[in-house]
Amino acid sequence: MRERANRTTIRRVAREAGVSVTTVSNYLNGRHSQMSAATRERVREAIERLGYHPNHVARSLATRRTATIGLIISELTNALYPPVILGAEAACRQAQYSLLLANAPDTDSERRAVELMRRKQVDGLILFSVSFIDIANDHLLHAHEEGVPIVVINRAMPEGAPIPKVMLDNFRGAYLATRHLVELGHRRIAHIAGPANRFTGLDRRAGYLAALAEAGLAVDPVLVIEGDYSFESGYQAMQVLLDHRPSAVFIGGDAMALGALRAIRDAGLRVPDDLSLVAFGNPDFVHYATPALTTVDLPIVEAGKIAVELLLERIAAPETPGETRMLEPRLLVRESTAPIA
Amino acid sequence: MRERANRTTIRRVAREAGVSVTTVSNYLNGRHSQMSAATRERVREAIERLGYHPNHVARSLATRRTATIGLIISELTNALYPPVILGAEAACRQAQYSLLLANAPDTDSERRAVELMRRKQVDGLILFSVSFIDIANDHLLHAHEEGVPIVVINRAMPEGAPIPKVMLDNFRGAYLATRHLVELGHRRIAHIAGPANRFTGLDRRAGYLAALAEAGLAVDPVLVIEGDYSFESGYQAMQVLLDHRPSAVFIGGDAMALGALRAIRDAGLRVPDDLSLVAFGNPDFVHYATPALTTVDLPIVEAGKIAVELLLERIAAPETPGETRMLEPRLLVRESTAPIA
DNA sequence: TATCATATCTGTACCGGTTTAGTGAAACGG
DNA sequence: CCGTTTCACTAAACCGGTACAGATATGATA
Repeated sequence: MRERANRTTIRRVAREAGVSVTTVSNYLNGRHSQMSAATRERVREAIERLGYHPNHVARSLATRRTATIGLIISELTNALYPPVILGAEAACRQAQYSLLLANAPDTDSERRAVELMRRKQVDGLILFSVSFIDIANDHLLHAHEEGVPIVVINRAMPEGAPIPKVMLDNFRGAYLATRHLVELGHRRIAHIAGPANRFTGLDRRAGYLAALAEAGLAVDPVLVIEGDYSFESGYQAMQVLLDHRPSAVFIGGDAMALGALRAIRDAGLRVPDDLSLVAFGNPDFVHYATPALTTVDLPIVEAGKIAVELLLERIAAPETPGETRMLEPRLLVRESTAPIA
Repeated sequence: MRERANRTTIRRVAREAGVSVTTVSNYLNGRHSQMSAATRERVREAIERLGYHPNHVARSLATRRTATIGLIISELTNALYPPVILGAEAACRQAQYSLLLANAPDTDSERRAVELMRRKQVDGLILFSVSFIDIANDHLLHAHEEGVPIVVINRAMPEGAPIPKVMLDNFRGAYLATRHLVELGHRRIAHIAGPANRFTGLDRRAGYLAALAEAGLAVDPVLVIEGDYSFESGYQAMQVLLDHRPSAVFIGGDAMALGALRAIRDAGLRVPDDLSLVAFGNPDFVHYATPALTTVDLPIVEAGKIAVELLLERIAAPETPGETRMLEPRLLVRESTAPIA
């Protein structure tokens, strides 16, 4: 392979065009106003002739801006994350920013990821977190203290924390799901809940309870079973529930919903004829089930996009206080829910 | 908010420790050998006292290495990409590299992404591509010419192109799937194929044909229908196929497989009692179907990991010729295949 | 005692951009 | 006609690291 060609720098371009480096720099940064048309043209030609492309690293060192934001995801294996990346990437690209991605399955690696990205001088950080209620936040508050713009998605933070949050309204989603079942005439509505150490689990459970209360329905404790978001836990929970004869079930997670569906089918029952089902989470995941599951669709692409927008605001105006943006879920009515027989 | 503290630089640390910047730099880069224990300790203390962290941007400018690689994905919406990111991210992190991610749905945005990443001085590029047989490669060959280390995953390139490839053995996977059906005693084995403008579609079809030929089975043209990888096309293809009474179907894509499953069920038939089914692609996607589908599992996480490893080799030794690494798929036998009745 | 090698440490020119302060000439105003 | 703006452009100091070419002290050798 050939020796890598001697890099063409801004000074080379300046010499080629017979102007100063400042002039070339001005040209590159669109400060065309203070330049004669003739000079502009000479610089343009020189750049073209040399095939010059400015070095972003050098620029970043001088400007202290990298036009890069860091996205740290605490569970890259969770099905929720791809849409977040999609939304964040699109918003970044539109704003001429790049996306530095890191996976951080535990608190320790999250700390390291934050540290590394700070050294890499990212202009801001987005954290998309697993929903543990007792997640550690000290390193984020510390980085924020030192002036690093941060936005979190789906993360429990202490009341009044100065860091902007993008949250998905789990309570509201669960409420909508349960109300839908109530409106179909169901009265024995069960719930397979997420774990109690996740705010997603707690909020969805609370939404379920609120909808029942609003409808004047008493809560039968045997109709609420806690799972761990896995297919298997949904399967097992549904097996138990079937003994208590609910006519509908609201399931607080998509994998659990597919597990529940399987348990129902293994018991020789049919959806929605014998039992109505509403799932929660990634709508694609349960779309191609048979029957297609009615589900609560969380606007996750949107969450990624909005997180980037909030972050860019922060980068432009660091003093902006920490707001919380709550995103509304939608109920997608498909084939797994029907009026009570 | 407070004024951002004046940055602590390597010169500050040097002054604090009473040594030269070179010495601090040596300390930071592990050249401890040429340093007395006492000096080492003084530098350590100074760094700690000032809370100093080196600026990677400045380092990158000086060394011409960013310890960052670019991952450009041509269809972030495809279900195959998350595992690739997962594998690539893990391999990067282990090698102390960072991952810059870009989505590039079309050739134009791919060109721009390559260009941007080159300006950002990434040490190398990985492209995970959609499988079109006529995809444009000129910009990659051009970048390679200029010394940018590149590795592609799942991309059609001209014979003898100097760019290393990581490929998934679609032919072999399809062969395994079809042979599995043959071994179960099936003789009328249908195929729902991917599009003819995708090498994944062509290779899987070829693998299917090879397995039939090996078993001495004639190919009935009506048993091969081309889909477009969508759920709907799988549904429609299966409706047509049902008229021709196959006893088994190998389906060259996971969404199409779920569509086919749906069509079978809508026709009042059962899997695997009336019809055996083998899918192809993301194993999770069809795992939670009822019944769980037998499928060909492509080692996609592995592909991301190996791509990074190949790339790092290239970065270390740029003259290494362009090899092709073919990854073996696995057949996961689940519930959708049974011996012929 | 002079000479040389070794170990430890330093001064400073880079890397390739941006930006501030300033220059000279032309245009302008009274 | 002369002082002041304005215009178009430039020189050089940064940004914060790395790394090369020495400098100095110490001990070994002749």
